[in-house]
Amino acid sequence: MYQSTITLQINNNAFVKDPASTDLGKKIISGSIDLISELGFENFTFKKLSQHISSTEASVYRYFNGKHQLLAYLVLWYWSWQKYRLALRLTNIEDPKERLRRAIILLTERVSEDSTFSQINEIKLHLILISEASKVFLNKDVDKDNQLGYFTQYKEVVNRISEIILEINPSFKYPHMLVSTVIEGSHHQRFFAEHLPRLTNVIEGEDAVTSFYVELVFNEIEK
Amino acid sequence: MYQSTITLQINNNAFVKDPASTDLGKKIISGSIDLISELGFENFTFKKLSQHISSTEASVYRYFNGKHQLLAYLVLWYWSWQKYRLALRLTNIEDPKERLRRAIILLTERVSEDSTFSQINEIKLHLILISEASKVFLNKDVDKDNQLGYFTQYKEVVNRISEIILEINPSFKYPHMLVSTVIEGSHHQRFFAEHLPRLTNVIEGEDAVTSFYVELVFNEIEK
DNA sequence: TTGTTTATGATAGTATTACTATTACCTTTG
DNA sequence: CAAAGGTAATAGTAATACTATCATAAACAA
Repeated sequence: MYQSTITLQINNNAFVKDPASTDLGKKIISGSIDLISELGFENFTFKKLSQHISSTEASVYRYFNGKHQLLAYLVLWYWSWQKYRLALRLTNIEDPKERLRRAIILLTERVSEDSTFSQINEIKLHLILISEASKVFLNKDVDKDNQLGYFTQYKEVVNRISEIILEINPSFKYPHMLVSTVIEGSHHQRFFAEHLPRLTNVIEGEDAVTSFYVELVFNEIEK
Repeated sequence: MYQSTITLQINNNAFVKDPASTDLGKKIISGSIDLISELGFENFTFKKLSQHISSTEASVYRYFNGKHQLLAYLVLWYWSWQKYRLALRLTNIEDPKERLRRAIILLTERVSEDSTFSQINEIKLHLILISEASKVFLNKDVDKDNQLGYFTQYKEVVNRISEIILEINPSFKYPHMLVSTVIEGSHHQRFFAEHLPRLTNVIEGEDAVTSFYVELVFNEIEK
């Protein structure tokens, strides 16, 4: 089953036919997470995917218009899932500073197993976010895709955290900028730590990425 | 002519045959800057480029193994140019804080015409940097490309600015992380301002991107 | 001057990718 | 049991990303 208890609702423009509604659809999602994280988005094709899940190219095209739309779906799912996790982690936390600290940690930390949505491998999905997510918007169709709602979940996450920032410092001028800088930045830094360490600072026995961004955010808004 | 006064030396692994050495090579560079900024990297092909410059696909392949290598060359050229501009802007400035401020402005501001290298349209090249540069490293060949030296110029820029930061605050733990966050972040913010404004803060009559990052850097290292 | 290298162009061809269309089977549901 | 919907199998197209071969013209060297 795609999920055991909770369903995350994804914008219906991000698919042709809802992959959560059938067995084949679920196999397409889990299979694409495997293959994209293994091969990278450029080397990933619907032909390889259909072979991987013992189906056919034509069948995959019934769910998604192409691999770009599939990636957009995965990213949308990821942000919808993060929104859900964010709500969980902040329940009953009153102090806005503590709420903000927890939010930044959630956004920047490494993802570990989450068994709530059994068909999705969240660890692999997080790797896809790090290396591939920016390709969803960094192209000439971005305005069209934006109108289709591909980025709504991401914007909502940014918005919610911006609101916490404004609670702490109502006169801070750049809350959205700060939050999207932290999100995109932490993805890049994790990638750099793995492949281009001279562009980051890897510190033994410390999650430098998370500590750096927590510190950065508080220095910026509390100055 | 490719340049009127100064030549920027580019790593010879980033091409098959040096495009700066022939007329056709120079047309390939200026033509690809036009076409990539116009079409986006995904829709750019060597066939379209060869038609644009009235040459043939096969001839373009004599200079670059493929469009990925061409993009890597352009990005390398850009960072080599920024290194040169950085050196110019910091000459005779003694105060490390002022050096840092000028460096951050250089990295984050919009690029305007520079007539030094007449064959290169730096404004279009900067647009390519914003939307396409991360695609050079965000793929499965990154380790191979790193060994070929595709990122040396970028690393050097990051390194030079990190050194200024350490002059100001020798105990700061994350100089490289801060600098690469600022560079990648400012590119993203300019893209967001244009296409996804809810992810950033656009402020009337202010270059919000530059002011945000200058403030961010000083708050972080002087806290 | 002749010969030789080098650069480019012209042409052709291959494998892969990104799709589209058609048909037919096999379930589920009514 | 029949209709409807979902899926598989097959085939085909256009574009992409190359590679190879040959001709020609300019450059340069003997």
